[in-house]
Amino acid sequence: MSHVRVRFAPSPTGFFHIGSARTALFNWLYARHTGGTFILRIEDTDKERNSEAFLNLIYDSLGWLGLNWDEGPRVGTSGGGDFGPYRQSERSAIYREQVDRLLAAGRAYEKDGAIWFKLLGERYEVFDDHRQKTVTKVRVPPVVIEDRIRGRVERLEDEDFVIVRSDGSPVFHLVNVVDDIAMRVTHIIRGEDHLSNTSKHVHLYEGFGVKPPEFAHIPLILKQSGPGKMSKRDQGALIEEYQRRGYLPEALVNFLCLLGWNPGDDREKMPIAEIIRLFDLPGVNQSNARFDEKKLAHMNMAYLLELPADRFVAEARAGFARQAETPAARAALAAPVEYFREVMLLSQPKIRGIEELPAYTAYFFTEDVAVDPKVRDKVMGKGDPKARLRELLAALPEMNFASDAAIEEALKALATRHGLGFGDYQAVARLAVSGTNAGPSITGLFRVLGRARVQARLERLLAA
RNA sequence: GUCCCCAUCGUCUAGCCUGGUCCAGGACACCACCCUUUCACGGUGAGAACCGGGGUUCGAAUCCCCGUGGGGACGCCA
Repeated sequence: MSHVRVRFAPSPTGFFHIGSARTALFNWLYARHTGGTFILRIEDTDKERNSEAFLNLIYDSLGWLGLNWDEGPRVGTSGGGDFGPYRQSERSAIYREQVDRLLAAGRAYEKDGAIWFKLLGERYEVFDDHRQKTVTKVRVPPVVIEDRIRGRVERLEDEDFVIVRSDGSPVFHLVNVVDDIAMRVTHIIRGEDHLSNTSKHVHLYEGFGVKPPEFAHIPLILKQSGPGKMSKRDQGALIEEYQRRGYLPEALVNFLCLLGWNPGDDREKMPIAEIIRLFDLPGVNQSNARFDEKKLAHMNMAYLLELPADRFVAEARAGFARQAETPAARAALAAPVEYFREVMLLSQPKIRGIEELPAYTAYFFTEDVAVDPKVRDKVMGKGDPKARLRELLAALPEMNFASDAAIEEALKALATRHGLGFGDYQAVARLAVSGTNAGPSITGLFRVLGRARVQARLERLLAA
């Protein structure tokens, strides 16, 4: 097969959402799988709804997800190319030229100040119930689309349609086809919502005397609950939200791949190189998929667990920085970097997401430890916790804080000396140092907090 | 309303093309138990699906038809 050229063609008219990201991802994967070219084209012909902020969001989100483009607007290390400009707002002259060609060839005409594409065939009038008006139809054979995912699809396109608005601006169908021809796009991979537009596009290709590219219409992502496809307003729909919550882009990408595609076996968590190796159009499903935030969260946790220490600490710090206005985050960021690092690494195997970190680790960075009253009542109401505290305090000066193993040994020795178990000290010590009953191992807690903090907190609880 | 697409556990899906190896496998979620020094992770197990009806066939989750359900499109939006 000749060199594959695919494109992702978003319009900067709204937030960048999960559905767009997956369309971009499938195009990117196909390009990377085939050694082809991934083009980013900005479809900003809707002057009313365009915004520079949304445009930057597209660049940011693609960049964050790691979906670098080979051709397109130049941003960071992505972009460039010989078929630009890649923003449709800068290609007006090209569209005007192509419309003139259609006009000259008799395949377009002017009506009501707009320019219409002319279908070839006998015309007749019919009343359209849905639109409540009489429309002119044309007798044409149905368009046959050999879709790489759907198979053979037939659709009748029997009305002329507008390609240039009366204000002179070109319409989506026109610019889409003109640019795909000009940019030598070989495969159009897009959402199934475009399947019904494809008949218009095929007519346009024929109008230009060009063989249409391959089409591949991917299934849609449905909202988590309730009817309909996912939209920008739905819970969990926005890419920037995951970015802000500290999700790992590789986890989101892995999850997104599995929405409508699978490697053909049971594997789910896969390195991107493996996904690229296995991804192909025939492996894409035909049915729509419902978005599941919980499964995404699980995938994210699995990636978090395996993250190398340096990267985890960096992600954690970024997460705190995003909440820098809260006292807890400010205190953590002000702490010595080595201490911050130790706290984060202690928490890494325990948390489900970066966003949990500030609350999960708050007591490491303040002496004003919040105490969970229910936990306090439960722990303090069982056995003789104050006696245990006194015994801990007595043993503390001699305790070796060098390692978790040393601390564990010391605590076990203490318990044995008093004819008790590890657990008899664990609960009350944890309450004293953290104010709660959940968290990293008590030995890790002692080691990272250090003798002085532990002593102060044990004493405080004893005095309470 | 018209046209187009789709249909396996609650959800994502394997199996379907090339019918028997499927009283349907995995994952998320839920529940139970185990592990354990709390909380997680992990482990084991349970419950949970071939939308309905016709056909074809010795045999259908797999092929065909009709229903039904879901989704999409029907703009001088993209």
